[in-house]
Amino acid sequence: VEQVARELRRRGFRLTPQRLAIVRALAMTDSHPSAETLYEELLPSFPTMSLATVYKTLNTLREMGQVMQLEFKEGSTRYDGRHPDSHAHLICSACGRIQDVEVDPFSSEARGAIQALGFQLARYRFDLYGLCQGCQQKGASATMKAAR
Amino acid sequence: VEQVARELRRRGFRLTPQRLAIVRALAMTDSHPSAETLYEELLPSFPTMSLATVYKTLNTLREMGQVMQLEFKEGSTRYDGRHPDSHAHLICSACGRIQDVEVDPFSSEARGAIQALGFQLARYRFDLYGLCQGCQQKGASATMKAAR
DNA sequence: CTAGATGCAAACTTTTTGCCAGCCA
DNA sequence: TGGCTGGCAAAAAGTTTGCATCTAG
Repeated sequence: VEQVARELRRRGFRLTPQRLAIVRALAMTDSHPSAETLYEELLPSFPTMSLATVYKTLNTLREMGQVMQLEFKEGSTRYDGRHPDSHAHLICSACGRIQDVEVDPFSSEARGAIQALGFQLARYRFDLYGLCQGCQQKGASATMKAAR
Repeated sequence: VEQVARELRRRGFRLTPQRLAIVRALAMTDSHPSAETLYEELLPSFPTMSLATVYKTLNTLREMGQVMQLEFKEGSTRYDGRHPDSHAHLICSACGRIQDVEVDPFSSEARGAIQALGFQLARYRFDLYGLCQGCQQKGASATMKAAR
């Protein structure tokens, strides 16, 4: 949070209460919230907060490289304020949870293929869809119940 | 095209001229078109074609697993009718071109990490952003011109 | 024939923009 | 004080839906 605040100042942006609240909220969660979710979360403490402000702030932070933006078609765009660099995501198709994968995902074949095509890689987005451990168990018991 | 047509019939869908045209257009291009692009492409040959029909057909094909849908926030959703299975994409940030990468992108570490978390992988989306070979060259000459 | 598809327009969702008042530096 | 910001409402962009008409099978 400190670091983002400093960076905002350094770039000539004002450190308003709203911006600070959004930065804090992003830093406190692992849950990759959407703009709407953030807005609802902040509304109790900032009754005058508007969705437009959330969007504007998120866009500012993204341009600063402080958050990573993840677009989905199901539901809306989600934001990751803790890992602004490229990394892989595990996305549960049942509960919508997004977990981060910390290891380098690239196979050496893939790196080779990219290089062979002369492509200059800047960043990537790697989303893995499937079932998280919890939903597999829930699904299994649901199936069993249905079978009776 | 044949195969998709058969599959449509088998599932009890009608093989309308509009559907056929969309399937053909998708099969003929490597360029991952958007719904809008497809619509404009087909309009000359099907003056009555409507955007809604394109969307409906694309959704049908997606549900059949015959096209892969790629959502982006810049511009719109794009469709891949030639490689309906998961694979990596090289996306040029300058010209917007999307190339397919055919090799398996996963590192063994990544597979290990996913397994360790108990995640059951169904499909993935791997988008690599950067500059394609052509745009790197254009960029280089543009820079040189600017330097003079 | 007739269930299912098309085409039009209107609805919907998500995100962005214009504008003025207000506040931070 | 003076320009950046926040908040509101309205616009924009992309996609979906309702419904009357039409058509493939």
